[in-house]
Amino acid sequence: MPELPEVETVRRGLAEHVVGRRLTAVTVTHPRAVRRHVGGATDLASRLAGKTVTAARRRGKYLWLDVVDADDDAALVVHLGMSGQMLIGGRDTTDPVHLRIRAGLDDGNHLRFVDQRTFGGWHLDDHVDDPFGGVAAVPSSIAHIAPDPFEDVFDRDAAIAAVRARGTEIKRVLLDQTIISGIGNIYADEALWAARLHGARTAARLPRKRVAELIDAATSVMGSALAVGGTSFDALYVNVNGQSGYFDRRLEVYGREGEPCRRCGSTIKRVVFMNRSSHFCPVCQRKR
DNA sequence: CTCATGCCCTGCTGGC
DNA sequence: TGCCAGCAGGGCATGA
Repeated sequence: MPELPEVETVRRGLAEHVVGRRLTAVTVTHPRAVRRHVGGATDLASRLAGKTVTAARRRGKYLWLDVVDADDDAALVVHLGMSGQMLIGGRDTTDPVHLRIRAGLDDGNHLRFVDQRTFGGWHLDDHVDDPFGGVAAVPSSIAHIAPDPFEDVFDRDAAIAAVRARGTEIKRVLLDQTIISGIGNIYADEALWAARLHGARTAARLPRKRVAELIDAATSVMGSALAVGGTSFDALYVNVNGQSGYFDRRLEVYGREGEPCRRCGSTIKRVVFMNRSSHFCPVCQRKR
């Protein structure tokens, strides 16, 4: 559920409420939330305690906080997975049912990682130079993730070429975070509709112009979603204050099976692809 | 190397 | 009423 616009909404909240703060005690309440941290829960908690957050950064769907102290400079990598939330709240507020990690802040608040489906998590990592040429260093574990369309280092021509180098279906390529990052199932369907492309078209056989239109459509739809705080279907995706976004009201195909296409009136179809749903207009988006 | 598939996980919904 | 299948799906391991 959280794709680039939702993750960026959370990042902005962290930039406002967490950057500049020092972390106090850290408690891990579910081991699965730290499964990607090599040293385990105890090591994560002890290394984080006392560190100051100096930046909140993002690439695609990955977030990270630069965390430093006198003798350690690390990245706290956060992935929201399907249902992860980063919530800021007072120390007196009660812990939600699906609390996985809680970090104290030196302003008296708590930063809570809440995640019903436990696909998300936190891990500490070293920085490496950005292999894609960005000014800021990136956590080594996400060095394989390609820049997203909102980054300065995003190279539109290179992205078009990378997409067209793939011999598989275009939707699969859109979801591949090593080609263009940030796009998930919802915005992939929305971008394909906007560009009038069927997701099963072979990427390598698409004209350069069509791929350019598709990438621009993905960028545009994610930008519009970001402007209204992202997409929410239920209470699972929220910003750091627990509030939902409003983009679900503007979705053209995702979740609209059986409803009319707003462009041509045909009935929106849903098919299963890659073990997830694909929504499309069978008239506007033809396979051939 | 590329490409395709299945699994991880919890809570809700709908059918019988 | 109760039970179970299906669904939500990002990322990664694994196999072809």
